Amino acid sequence: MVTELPVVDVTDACCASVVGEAMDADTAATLASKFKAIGDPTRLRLLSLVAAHEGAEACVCDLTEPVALSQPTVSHHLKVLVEAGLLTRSKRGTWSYYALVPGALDDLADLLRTPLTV
Amino acid sequence: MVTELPVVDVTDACCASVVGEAMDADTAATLASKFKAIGDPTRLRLLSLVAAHEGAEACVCDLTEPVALSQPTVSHHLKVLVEAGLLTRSKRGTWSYYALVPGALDDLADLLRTPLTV
DNA sequence: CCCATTCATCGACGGATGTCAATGTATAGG
DNA sequence: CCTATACATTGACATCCGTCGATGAATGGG
Repeated sequence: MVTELPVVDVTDACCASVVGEAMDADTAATLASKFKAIGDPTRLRLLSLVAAHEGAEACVCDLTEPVALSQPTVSHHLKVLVEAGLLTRSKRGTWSYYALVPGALDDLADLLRTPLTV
Repeated sequence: MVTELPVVDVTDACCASVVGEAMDADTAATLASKFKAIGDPTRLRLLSLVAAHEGAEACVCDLTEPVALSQPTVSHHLKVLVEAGLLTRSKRGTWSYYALVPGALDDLADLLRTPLTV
């Protein structure tokens, strides 16, 4: 039931990789929580929509209609992505603007890379 | 309800990317199912264990003890990974040997990459 | 043959998850 | 002020998911 983000940051495990040394349980849990965040079709589309949106940021009202889901549901998914460290939220006026965390997806991608030189 | 692997293959969407053009629902569903497969700590460890194992393959009996789970549970997770296209299963004698699908993780990694040149 | 080993499948259980309607909160405009 | 807009939170619900014990299927050794 631990949905909280574990204390261990992915970047803490400096040389961690899925395909390198056998992964310990803590690293696996931290990593899995991030992959789980993008393991949902709606959240994947939200990431994509935010990235493709003008200014590389979008508010909830920009996203509700494209994904055809209720506003609370979209807010929920965005919260999950923020807690996973993939999106930032900045409130300006009545609007909440969401944007990609620079490098966050790239860091995840690096962990999936198979080391060519063993 | 639809847990079956969709007909659309990730590679079919030749230039698909999370951060490129806005993703359509089908592509998102296909992609998400793969990320969901690695969005579990146990499956992440299994991938890692298989990759790190001698000969880059491992049987169920090699994996049960490291992850400290029952044999049916391990078999279940391995099945999920096979259906996600991340592992192969080859039965030799009484044993089932699991190995990484070459390039599968790299393909996933590529989809997460932020295009530096917009 | 009989039995041990390896693994997959089934059925069941509890907890997690995605979704919505209803409600609460804050900001902006008249 | 009063109201409208944008968003978060809550509570509820159905479904999904991870886990296990029990069982079944296949292989190989005495």
